[in-house]
Amino acid sequence: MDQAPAAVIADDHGHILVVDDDPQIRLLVARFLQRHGYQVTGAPDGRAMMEALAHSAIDLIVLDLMLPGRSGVELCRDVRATSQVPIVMLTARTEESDRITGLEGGADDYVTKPFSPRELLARIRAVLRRARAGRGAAVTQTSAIVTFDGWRMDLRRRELLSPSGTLIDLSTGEFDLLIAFVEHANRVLSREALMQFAKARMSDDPFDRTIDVQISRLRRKLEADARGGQLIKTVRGAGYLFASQVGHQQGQSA
Amino acid sequence: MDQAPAAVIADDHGHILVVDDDPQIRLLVARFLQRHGYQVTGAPDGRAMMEALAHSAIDLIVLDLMLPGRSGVELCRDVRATSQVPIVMLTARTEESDRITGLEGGADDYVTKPFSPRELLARIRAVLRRARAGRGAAVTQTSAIVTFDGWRMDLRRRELLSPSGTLIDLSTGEFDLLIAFVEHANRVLSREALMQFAKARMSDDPFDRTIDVQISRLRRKLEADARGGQLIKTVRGAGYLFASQVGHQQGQSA
DNA sequence: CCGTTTTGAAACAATTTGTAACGGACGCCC
DNA sequence: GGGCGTCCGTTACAAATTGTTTCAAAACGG
Repeated sequence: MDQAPAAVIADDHGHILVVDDDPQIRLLVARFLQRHGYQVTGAPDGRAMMEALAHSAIDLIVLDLMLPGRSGVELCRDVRATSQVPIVMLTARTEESDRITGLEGGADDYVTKPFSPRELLARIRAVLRRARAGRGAAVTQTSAIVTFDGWRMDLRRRELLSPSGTLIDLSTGEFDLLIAFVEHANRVLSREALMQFAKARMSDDPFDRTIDVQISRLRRKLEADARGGQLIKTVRGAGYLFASQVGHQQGQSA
Repeated sequence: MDQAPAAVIADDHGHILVVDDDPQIRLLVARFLQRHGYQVTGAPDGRAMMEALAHSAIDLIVLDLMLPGRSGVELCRDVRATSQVPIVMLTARTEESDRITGLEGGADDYVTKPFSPRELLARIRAVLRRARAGRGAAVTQTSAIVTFDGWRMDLRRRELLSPSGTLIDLSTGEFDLLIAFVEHANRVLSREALMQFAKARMSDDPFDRTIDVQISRLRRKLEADARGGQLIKTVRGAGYLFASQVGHQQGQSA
């Protein structure tokens, strides 16, 4: 478990991936969960985590907020961009903003270190129960093609086609912002939420206008279609709203 | 809100039922959630909660652990026995056993009192997001449509179409005011009630004229249709009345 | 390393919202 | 019926918020 991601087989309540750079935590959690019937794989960092995800069917990730390299929040977002696998975040911090950041970044729950294995188990069970209850009709993988009002987004190629079929050139930030919008269409999203979902630079400044500038740029590019500039609506004092019927399709890439 | 369960209407991120015997908590939470687009109903105890559940489509319950009569945990189990409506538990206790009891009783999450409205909102959003993801994509894309005298309002997209099909450009405040009117059609609404329903800036000044100005502006925009300017009637000394037959649809957006 | 693109901040512009003032409508009282 | 006080509709202007453009620094790619 200190080297390659290691799978320890148990009877099958599910397969949990524990991502924590502290080997003692990994061992403690693995031992406890195995005793309760879970298969457990450990990973010390994001690279090992992605490797385990690529090779195993993981039912839930226990992910530490503080990791070497890419942080837990960033990893959470990475995973969430392509998968609905449940994520329970471990955090030593008790500040509210950290907890909210984790939740808005896509985590399903969090547990504060130091934690008892019993509480972690209860949360894992609750999260898995919900995930399994909802898995009947839902696909667990995010679709590769997103459509809205005649537009077409290829998430894997990061391409946007206008209703007339024109390829629209979006920068990284603009594309991420548009992803954030289509994934939360027809909901008012605060500036803070958009910063989180679009993986933009975070700012504590209540007067920060970065998102506004980015939205202005994105609106300008969506004007390639006659009504494209009106897809993003302003809700004064609250945030922005992507007003469109969004459809998801599996792309042709395998 | 201290008597019967009272409904305060907002645009449609969902309908939240807040169950807490403390009226200040109920008011605080209701105000905050309304500002973020939720419809909120309050209930002081289990009986009122069950009544609200019987009469309204509730999307999520915020449920206090300590209640007069049946406890929050018991109520949680009662609800969970017949419904999958998401439940966020409020608890003043920090002992682990209480948190675990709540989660195992069927709650989807908990928040420790004293709590910040921001954290509660983040948890509500996360829980609703999961509940909706598990219900299939169709529900999250459904628009809430309101019709009156040939006009058509899409609450999700915040769009208004005149009887002739023209898209009428309303500001945030104007749209919220119109929502307040259609949700309370054919009833006299005081200025104070309108300020509250429309999420406008609250004023204690008995001579405040802000609502009057906003209504003047909204009337002007409704004049796009020949009889639109007469939809809002003045009841001198009492307030205003939206005179129309209002229809509600949970339609698929075209 | 260098040229190009992207991004954030600052400055300016545009829109929305709130306030003050004026005048007409309304209703009460004589 | 008329006078008078109060209430409401509207407009103009001020304040607040959001939209856009420009500039400089950072990031990216060859």
